[in-house]
Amino acid sequence: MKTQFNFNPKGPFNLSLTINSGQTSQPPWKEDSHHFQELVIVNGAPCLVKIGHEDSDPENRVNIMAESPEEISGKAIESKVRDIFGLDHDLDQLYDFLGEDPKLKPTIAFCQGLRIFKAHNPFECIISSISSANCSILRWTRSVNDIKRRWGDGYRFSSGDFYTFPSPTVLARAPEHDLEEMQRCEDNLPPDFVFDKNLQACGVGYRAKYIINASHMVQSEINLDKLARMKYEKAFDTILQLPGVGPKVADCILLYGLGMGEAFPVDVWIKRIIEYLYFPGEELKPQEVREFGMEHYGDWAGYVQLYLFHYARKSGLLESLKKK
DNA sequence: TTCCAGGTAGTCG
DNA sequence: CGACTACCTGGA
Repeated sequence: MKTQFNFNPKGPFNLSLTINSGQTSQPPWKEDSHHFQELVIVNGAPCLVKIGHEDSDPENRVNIMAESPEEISGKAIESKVRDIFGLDHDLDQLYDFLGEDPKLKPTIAFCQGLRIFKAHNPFECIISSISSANCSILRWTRSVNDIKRRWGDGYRFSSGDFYTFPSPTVLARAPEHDLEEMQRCEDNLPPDFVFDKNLQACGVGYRAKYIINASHMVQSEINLDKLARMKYEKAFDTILQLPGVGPKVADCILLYGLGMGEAFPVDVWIKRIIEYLYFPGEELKPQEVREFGMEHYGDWAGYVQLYLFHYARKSGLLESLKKK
């Protein structure tokens, strides 16, 4: 099945900025000639989605070309795409909110059309976010793509091979490192066999055991369907139980995996930016920064975090806030 | 070569 | 509790 259609986002949308802004929900989609593509699961069916958006288009249309071995309605595809790119978020309303705070107002011009880039599903976001902790964005991207290639379901399209993110069941069984993979193998392997189908071979380092244990836990004590129905505070406390999940990673999961816009993930940069803007000369604890963000920004906290970081990056503020 | 990157878990006072 | 440190990895 192949289909093609257009629709409109609510307010401005910058597709490439949203995809390449380093949000740790899912790696950037594959780019080719102003379009981006990725394999998406729609109503349980694999679907290659190719998305395009011209900034110069006066009608502000999002263009979709989709391809699947199964029949999928355009409506269902649109709905999934709207969810992943936050296309129903009212950015004009966000800009009104940002405009009211002199500290936030400058972010608007730097981040026009930047939106929350959600994960395909909560589990992918949990593993993605755990993998991102204390890790460069470059290495993180490589790791997540390696995990997908090794354990995800692969599908071949004319534009290349694409992979789903593996299920908890599959990842829970993945070997932690070379040694474990070796021990599980038959011993009639060729002498030059390379052991690389294990988590540490994906570059996740010590996070490998977190990934395995978290995958076990979401199949037993932590129910992701229930999690999605919880209020923010309860959901936060619940996922803190997962190994490798502290306050920052928990907020990323709630924001990028479950769409809880009130989450305010505090990393070292956001901490420095908030201190610089609102508490010059003072030093706050990460927890205090988180409380400040949630109190002041309410339901827009997640977007404020996103906008502040990119504003700081583009304006050169980030560079000046580096630790000496 | 040495240092450090978009934190967390473990240990100690 | 609050402060302190080790931790995989790989690019600069």
